[in-house]
Amino acid sequence: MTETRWLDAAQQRDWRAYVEGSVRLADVLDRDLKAKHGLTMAEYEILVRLSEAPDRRLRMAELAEFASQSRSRLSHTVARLECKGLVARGTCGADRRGVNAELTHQGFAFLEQAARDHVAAVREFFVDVIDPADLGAIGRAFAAVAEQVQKAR
Amino acid sequence: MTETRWLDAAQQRDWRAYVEGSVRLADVLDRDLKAKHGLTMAEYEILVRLSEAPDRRLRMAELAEFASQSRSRLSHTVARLECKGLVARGTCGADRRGVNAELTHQGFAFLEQAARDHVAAVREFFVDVIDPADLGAIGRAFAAVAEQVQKAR
DNA sequence: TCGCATTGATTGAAGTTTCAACAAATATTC
DNA sequence: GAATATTTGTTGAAACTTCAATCAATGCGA
Repeated sequence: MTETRWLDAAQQRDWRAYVEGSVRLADVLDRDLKAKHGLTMAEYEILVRLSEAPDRRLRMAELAEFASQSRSRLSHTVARLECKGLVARGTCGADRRGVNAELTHQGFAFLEQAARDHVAAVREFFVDVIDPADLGAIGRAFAAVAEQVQKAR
Repeated sequence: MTETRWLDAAQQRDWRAYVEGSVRLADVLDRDLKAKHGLTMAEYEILVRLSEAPDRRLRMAELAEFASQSRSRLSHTVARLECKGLVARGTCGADRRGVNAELTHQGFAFLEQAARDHVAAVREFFVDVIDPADLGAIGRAFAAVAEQVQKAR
């Protein structure tokens, strides 16, 4: 058992600011999206990933990976999005275990509206209140974090 | 209705890196804490805030504010922590509507153990993979974000 | 090819969070 | 000071996520 390396004052301050800020940001963005379009961030993320995929279609496992969600969670959530008519599921030609999720026409139209409001909120509470150099630092840092998490799995 | 100001390429890259990285970070920290101590980050946060309060005690409303949680959520969560014997609730002397949540002796001892593992994980996946200057930028940026969210409520 | 492990996705139950409604105590207004 | 409004905290139900179990299809080794 090795000695605990506690955070120094500056590290602690920055870490705490991040924890609080990120929770409140997620909260306000979620609330905004839910109030205006009845979507959570997780659902929105799914629609975005699908919209960017070839043919606006992805296998469930890939979609789960892109959207940083468990497969189980994705199954439930896609079921809900399917009920709303925003996504459709179909079997995958090659591998008959696979299931494709596809953004419907209606889903795409819906997303176009939601994206406008969402980007405005992202600007209001994130991009526009952060110094551009600091934003670059955030991008760098969280890319490194994601890689490290990936590596450890 | 004003024209949508989309993000430019760099902003979009940084924002996306943040979204993905922060979700994965929260995920791995949650998993670690749950596996080793049976706590979620939200529960851990509550214990930390209590541990730092005078007499290790706070009113529910203050605790909710510090821990960035809704009062309802806090009620439920504190009920669970109370069952585990980590927190105790008592009435507030001055204002008889108020309820004090207090960290028990056992809760404090428990937190001391959990904090060691948690800080190690925070280092492994966050602090130690980020350039110190970038960490400072993150602290600055998210303090601004938190303030902006606060302002808009 | 047969058996067995692995992969892909779903399911239902248990646990957690959100939402709206509520009750009790305190503040405010007239 | 009685009536009304606000604040504090809890509650139960609905919505969502997690967890473990399951099923079907595929891959693999003998």
